[in-house]
Amino acid sequence: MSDSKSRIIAVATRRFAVDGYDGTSLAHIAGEVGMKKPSLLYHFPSKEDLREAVLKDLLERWQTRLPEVLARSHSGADRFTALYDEVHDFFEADPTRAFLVMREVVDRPRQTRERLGQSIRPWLQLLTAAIDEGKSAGRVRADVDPEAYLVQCIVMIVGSFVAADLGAEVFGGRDGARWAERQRNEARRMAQEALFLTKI
Amino acid sequence: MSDSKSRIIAVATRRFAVDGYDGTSLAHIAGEVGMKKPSLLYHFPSKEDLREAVLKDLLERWQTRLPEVLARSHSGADRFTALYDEVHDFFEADPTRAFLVMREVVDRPRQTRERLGQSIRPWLQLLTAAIDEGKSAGRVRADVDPEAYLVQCIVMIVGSFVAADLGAEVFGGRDGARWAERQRNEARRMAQEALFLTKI
DNA sequence: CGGCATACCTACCGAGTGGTAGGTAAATGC
DNA sequence: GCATTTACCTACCACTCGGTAGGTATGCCG
Repeated sequence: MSDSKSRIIAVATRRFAVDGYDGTSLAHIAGEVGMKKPSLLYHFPSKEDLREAVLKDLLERWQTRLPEVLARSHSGADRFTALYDEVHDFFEADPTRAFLVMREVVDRPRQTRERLGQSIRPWLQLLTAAIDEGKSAGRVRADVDPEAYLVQCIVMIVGSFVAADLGAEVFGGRDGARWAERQRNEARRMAQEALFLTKI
Repeated sequence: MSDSKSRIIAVATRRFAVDGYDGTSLAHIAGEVGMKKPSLLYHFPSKEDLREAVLKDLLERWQTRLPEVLARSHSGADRFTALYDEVHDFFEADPTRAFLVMREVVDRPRQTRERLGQSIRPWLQLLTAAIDEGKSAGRVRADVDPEAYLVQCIVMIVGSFVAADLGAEVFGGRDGARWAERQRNEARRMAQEALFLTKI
C-alpha cells in the first residue's frame, strides 16, 4: 500500500474514532495528512470507500495478531490469561480502536455485525470448544454459557476503554493512570472468577 | 412540559440513538413529530439545547427509578440481584437508551463523564459501601475492587444491548430472542460469581 | 524523445445543514 | 373587546458537505 494511502487510513481511523464518521469531513482528514480533499478522493473514490478501508485495516491487524498468541499459549488458565491480556493489549496499543469498534457497532448494527462476526467467529468457536473441554475436565464452572460469556468478555474489554474516562471521573479523582489499571485488573479478575472453579 | 416538547424529545431520543447526533437533522425530527423545522426551534432554541434536553430527560427517568428499588430490596445477594435486574430492565424497557448513553460517552467523553458521573456517583458510592460491608461479613470476595467492579457492571449491562446483534450474528443463528436472554443471564451470572464467595 | 500513469492541484456544483426573519391564526388575560 | 402570548408557518441565508471537472508537474517505459 502506498505511503499516502496508509497515512490517510491512519488519520481517518483516529478522526472517525474521535469525531465519528458523520462528524468528520474529508477536507479535515486531507488537511491533517497534508493534501487537499480531491487528492484524498483520488486514493479513495468515496468517503464510504475510506470507511471500508479503515475497518478492513483494523480487522487485518487483528487477524494477524491473534494466531501467534493462540500458538504460543499453553492450556487452561494460562491460556486464558494470555489471551485475555492479548485482546486487551490490542486495544490498549491504540485506544482509538476501541472507540472505532464501538462506533461501528452503534452506527451500523446490521452491516457491522456481519463484518465483525465473520472476523471473530473462528476464534470464538475455538474458544467455545476450549471452555467446553474445561468443563469436562472440571476446571470450568458447569453453568458457564460459553458463547454468551465470550461475547461479554469482549464487551468488558472494549467497554473498559470507552468507559475509562467515566470511571476516572466518578472515583479516580486525579489518579487517572491508576484508574485505568484498576479497571483492567478488575475486568480480568471478573472474567477469570466467572469462568474457573478453582482460584488461580 | 408541553405535549409538543415531550413528543420532540421522544422522537429526538430515538433518532439520536439510532442515527447519532450528527447523523440526525432537525428537519427530520420535526417531520416525524409532525411540524416544520422552525417550529421545533421555537421549542428548543438550538440543536445543542435539544441534545441537552434529551440527555436530561433520560437521566431524570433514571433518577426516579432507582430509589424505589434501593428502598424495596433487602440486603446481600437479594439486593444485588434486584438492583442488577432493575438496571438491566431500565435499558431493556427502551434499548435505544443504551445506544444513546453509549453514543454520548463516545461522542463527548469530557462533557458526558461529568454529567453522567454526577448522576450515578451517589448510587455507586452507596453500593461501594455495601460491597465493603459484604467483605467484612465474609459474603464478598476480598479481592474485589468495588469501584472498578461497579463501573464494569454498568459496562456489561449497557454493552450487552449494544452487542446484542453481534452475538446473535456470531452464534444465535435464527434464534435472536433466546440469544438476548442468554446474554442477559450470563452477564448477571458473571457479575454475581465475581462478587460473592458463596454460590447462590 | 513521445506516450502514459501517478499524484497532486484549483475551481466549482448541487444538496443539505442549522438557524433567522417575519408573518399568521388561535387561544389567553385583563 | 383589545393586547399579548403561544405555536406554528413560508421564505430565506450563510455555510459546509461529498463529489466532479479539468488542469499540471513529475517520473517511468518504449
